[in-house]
Amino acid sequence: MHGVECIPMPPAGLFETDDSTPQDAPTSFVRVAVERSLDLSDGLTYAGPESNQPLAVGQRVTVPLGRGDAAAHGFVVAVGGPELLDGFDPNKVKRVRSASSTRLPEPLVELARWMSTYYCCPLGMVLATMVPAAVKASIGRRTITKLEPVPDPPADFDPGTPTARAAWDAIRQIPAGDFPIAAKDLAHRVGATNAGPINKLVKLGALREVTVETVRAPEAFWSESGAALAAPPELTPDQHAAVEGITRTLGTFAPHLLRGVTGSGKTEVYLRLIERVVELDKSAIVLVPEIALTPQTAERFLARFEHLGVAVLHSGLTGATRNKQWAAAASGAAKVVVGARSAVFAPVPDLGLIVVDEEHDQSYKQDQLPRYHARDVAVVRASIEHVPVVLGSATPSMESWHNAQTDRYTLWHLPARVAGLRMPAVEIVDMRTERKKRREQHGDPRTLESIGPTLASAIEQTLTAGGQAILLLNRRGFASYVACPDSNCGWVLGCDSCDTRMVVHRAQARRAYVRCHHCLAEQLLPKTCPTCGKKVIELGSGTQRAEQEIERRFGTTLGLIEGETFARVDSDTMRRASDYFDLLARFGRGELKLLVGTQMLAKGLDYPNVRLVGVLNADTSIGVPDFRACERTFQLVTQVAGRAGRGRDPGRVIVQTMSPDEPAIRLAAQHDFETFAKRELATRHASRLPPRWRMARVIVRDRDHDAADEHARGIAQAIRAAADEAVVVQGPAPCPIARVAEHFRFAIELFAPNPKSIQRALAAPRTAGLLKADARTAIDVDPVAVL
DNA sequence: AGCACGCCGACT
DNA sequence: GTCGGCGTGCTC
Repeated sequence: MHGVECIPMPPAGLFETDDSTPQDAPTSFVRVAVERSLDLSDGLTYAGPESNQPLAVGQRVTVPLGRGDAAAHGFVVAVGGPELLDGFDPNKVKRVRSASSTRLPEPLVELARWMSTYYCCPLGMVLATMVPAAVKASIGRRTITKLEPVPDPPADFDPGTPTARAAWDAIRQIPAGDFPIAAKDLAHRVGATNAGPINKLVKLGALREVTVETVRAPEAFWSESGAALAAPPELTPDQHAAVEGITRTLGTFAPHLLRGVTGSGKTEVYLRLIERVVELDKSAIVLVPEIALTPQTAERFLARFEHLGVAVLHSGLTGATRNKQWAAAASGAAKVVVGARSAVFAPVPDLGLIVVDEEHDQSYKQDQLPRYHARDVAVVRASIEHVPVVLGSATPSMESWHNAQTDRYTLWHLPARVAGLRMPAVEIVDMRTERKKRREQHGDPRTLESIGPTLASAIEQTLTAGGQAILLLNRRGFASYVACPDSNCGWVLGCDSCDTRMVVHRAQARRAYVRCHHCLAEQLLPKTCPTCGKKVIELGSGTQRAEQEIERRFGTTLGLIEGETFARVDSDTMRRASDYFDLLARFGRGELKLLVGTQMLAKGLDYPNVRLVGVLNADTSIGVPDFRACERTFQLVTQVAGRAGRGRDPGRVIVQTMSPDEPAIRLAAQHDFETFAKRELATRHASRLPPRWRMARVIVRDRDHDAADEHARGIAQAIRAAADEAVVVQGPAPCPIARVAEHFRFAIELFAPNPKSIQRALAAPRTAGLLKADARTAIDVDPVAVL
């Protein structure tokens, strides 16, 4: 299936003015933000192009740059007259070389300005990331020639021959909006047997040629499935209240937080709101975490809105398809855009609503320049475009919850699952007593087993009864680290290039090896301790060991064979988006009875036959030295628990932990978000941490330890000099992981009760050239992780 | 970020 | 004598 989107271009030659005088001093000027790390707030001034073609704000242009006048790409950020020179020597001004057909709508240029200031990133780089690489490279773009009648043809025009006259009469009946039309299609449409009469009309000047840009690409692969158009379900009173309340704010900037327990029908609320938006002939953008952008999610939107055009943007798209989807969004052909983080920049011409699903998800934060948070960018875009923005989650981020509690956001609550679904019962299982039990049963200490007796028998019961199960273990590999068994020795295998422990991996076809999860260095697993010669032990279990254990313990009794009836799901097995989609399809068909994997499994999966969810070790994320560790643990347990009980069976959730009294785990088991949030916010507030306090970090890295330290000290000094008394500047101090890939890392942390103070403290050194994001310096405003 | 200019080692 | 290392500084 090949689709074609058309972007009509001005016909060549029609708008050329006869009295163009390129010799004269230029009168029209533009400011161009070049796609370089040039940190000028408002770009460079250029004169308009030779062709005198008018340029618009947001247009992508090619300009000469530097001594050699090398071609550089950039975006027009302002148009005007000589006042844009702003004292710059007019003799040094160069001309814009050419303009491309890609253009960002003006609100996105304004959004880029905000991002450039807020996230400390050069404006040109922000604009460059708003346009996908495939669009910039014009992958799949073709220029084709179509025809349209000339304007105001003489009333007495006579084509001469009868066939041409008949064709002309037929053409005059075609509505103007249908043009331009390709010659072949036009001949067919007027009932001509060949292109002869059409060619004659072109020769006589009654029809003229028009250049049209198209993007040819295969359809996104899942839109061919012909999603069944199920009748929309009836809304619960809570859903109804949210839809009506949010609808009332259409046309104005209004941030909403939609908190709905897993299975409460948040997506149906989004769908109803989008219906209202497209009724007003406006477009909607829906952001979802990349990993949740499965065919299951996409199909819900396609089924409801296919007739209106849905553009789906995800990492599995080829360049040409991405280009096509972008063009569909830009032309207004797609009224609904569904995509991951960068879809917040979808260039829809008439935005009506933005939805951010699973707004708490960390993947909304980009970990490269520009280090933006798509949820926060969505809120700012909504304010620029005067539209409501809906942030949805079962476990809102502390940031959004705080905003709702302080009335910055309107809170909507869906406290119950939709009709027929009950919340699953969550049992916390103390792994210390589980291991004791197992020891008593077997007489030997099988302390390394990840599945305790309670969970094991639940797996047996569930699968025997025909149900499916999901097991979560948020750690990749086979074992977390390799150590000497002698506690007096204490040796642990570390990475040569980083301050990290090597993780054991065991692939079927390979010898066991260790890998650093930070620099990806690998080596074979050593057999003995290099200091005392004892045989090493492998500690801490990852998904590979769990996979092995499942096959060993349930392979014969339950017929669980990896790859056949159960599968491991982590970033090692799911290399491409299609791997994940294929796997979910097999799980949906029931071929796979059980999935074991990392947090990939926690998001959005909705399979009614999942009657058991097991969390193998809820402690993995709690010991991390990050102030958000508890929040993440709560979210992970709640989210994965929500995969159970989506059918008639209420489902069972078993959470194994070594710390059963940990509030994050206990409250997640009780589905008690509010108590958790209240406690967590109080703790954060007392420690002057986000969300009540705002935060930014500057990370300096260098191969040389002292050079990194020195550079960081200089930056810290400049920041301290610029900071007002509300700002607390800490450091530089070595990062929790002080060395990664042979680079030493130092962090400067800024805290302030308001974002303005942080902005000022960063802006002054930035303007003075003392602080800029480069290969050795990263500026992270509102960081989501502090390792 | 590029890219050019600029001032010090191993080659024709 | 020259080719070339990447250190610093500029880009309308």
